[in-house]
Amino acid sequence: MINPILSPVQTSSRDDAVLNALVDFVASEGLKPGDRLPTERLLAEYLKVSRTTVREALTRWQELGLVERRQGSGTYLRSAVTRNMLHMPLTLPSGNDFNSLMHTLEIRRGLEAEAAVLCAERASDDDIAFIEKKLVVMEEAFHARAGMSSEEDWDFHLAIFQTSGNPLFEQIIAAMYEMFHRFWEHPLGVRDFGHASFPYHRTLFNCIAARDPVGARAEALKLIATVEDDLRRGAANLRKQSKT
Amino acid sequence: MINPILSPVQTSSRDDAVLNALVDFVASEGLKPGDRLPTERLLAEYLKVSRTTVREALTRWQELGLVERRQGSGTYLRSAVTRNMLHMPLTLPSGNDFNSLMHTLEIRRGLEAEAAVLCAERASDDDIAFIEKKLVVMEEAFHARAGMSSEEDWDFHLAIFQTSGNPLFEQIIAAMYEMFHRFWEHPLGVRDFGHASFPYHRTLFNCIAARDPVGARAEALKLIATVEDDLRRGAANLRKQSKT
DNA sequence: ATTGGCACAATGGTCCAACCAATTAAACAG
DNA sequence: CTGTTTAATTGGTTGGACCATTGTGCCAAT
Repeated sequence: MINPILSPVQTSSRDDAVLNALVDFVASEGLKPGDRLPTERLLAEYLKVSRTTVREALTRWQELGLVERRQGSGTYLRSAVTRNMLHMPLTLPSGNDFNSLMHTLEIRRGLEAEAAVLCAERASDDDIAFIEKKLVVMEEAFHARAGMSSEEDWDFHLAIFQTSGNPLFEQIIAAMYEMFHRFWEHPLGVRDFGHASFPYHRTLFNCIAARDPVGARAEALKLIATVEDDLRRGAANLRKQSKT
Repeated sequence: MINPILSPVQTSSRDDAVLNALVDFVASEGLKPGDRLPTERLLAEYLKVSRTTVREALTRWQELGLVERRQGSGTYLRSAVTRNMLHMPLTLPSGNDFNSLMHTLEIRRGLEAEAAVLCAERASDDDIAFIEKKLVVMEEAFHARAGMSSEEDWDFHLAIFQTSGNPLFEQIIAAMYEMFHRFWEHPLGVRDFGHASFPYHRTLFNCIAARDPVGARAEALKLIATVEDDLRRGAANLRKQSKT
């Protein structure tokens, strides 16, 4: 490891320069997600680089999900961009098998417990009221549909992450959550998936409301444990089916 | 959400075809991380696409960290690649202020504890021997230089993450680690930064060697706590300096 | 025989100019 | 006003050329 002061990162490649310029442009124009970026040809002309270089830079942003390209239409911003962003490309080999899904839950186990602790430590009265509102919505949806609903469930957890005061929780867990649910909306024929986790949402909230970090961690762990259990049952179902 | 079995991935763009072919090639040749891939010109000729398309595909893999390109030398594999890899690129606004650094430690607190638990549960005798070797190297470096050394320290933790059996731990924590050390090689004049964490490396190892998940979690948490403490002292130093 | 420097080939990086394919919007016929 | 056709726009692809860096092997000086 080298002291960064002694080795100021040389900008080097042209791509980075293009992307930095693009960040500045987005900032100066106040562009938001959904807005259209200048065409590749315009950028090439304006930045005095070839269109190839512009395309290579945009390809990188596209791969990071920062930008979306539609042939014949244009290039559109998909998320906020800033200078000095830290990119963390997570790659899971064969993301749709049992082990990979369990891996995402192991990450969630560690992070959700920690987020619950911080939330319980830092929540203001307003925060708690907000979380409870999300909880009630989730519980109503549960009773209305006689089952867990991803949407409202996620909103509840989201409220906890945001109250933790650390934006990293939301982003990382959201990635895990998406990985998980990309293949498992009704995982492997387990109809009541998530059912078992229901009661722990309120017990978790109670601990947070009581500013009980230790209890909050315990309840969060129980909640994840039920999901892991559902996943195992799903895997067992799958094995049974494949035997038939 | 759609069941992937019902929506077989549409062949879509040429890039994906190139990357799929490349995965097969890597598999058939048995290439491992560090090995060199065919040159762009060869790939273009063999796959019957233009070199531009090959470059675009490789640019995407490079952005995901799967591959490294060295001008004048070649393109080298950096990690195992498989078909159906699941990519989840996160981009975080890179903060170098006190709060952002503390946020990375909060993530590490949750994940390192969890990784330690899984490591203690799953480590084979060979794994433990390997981890101990890394520990000894770190301890020797510590005594030789009279201080923590990032390199050997990281290797020790890395061995634990790898033994956990979940590749996500390494990837996520590595990102946190990089974010942290990008600005804090000798953080804010705290000369003995990391000193306090030293003894907990061995106590953590002892718990792992004894297959004691609960103890491993506790020691991992103590270790991170010392780093957090160092960070707070650094921030205090900074405030003192700015007053002068 | 070893070493140092030099020329040359190989490789990724950039550029250009054209054309293809999808989209969008304008022009047009009904 | 409506539906279709047409043209312009935009990202996607191609081929070829040249630049910048790296690695290698040759050769001369020591």
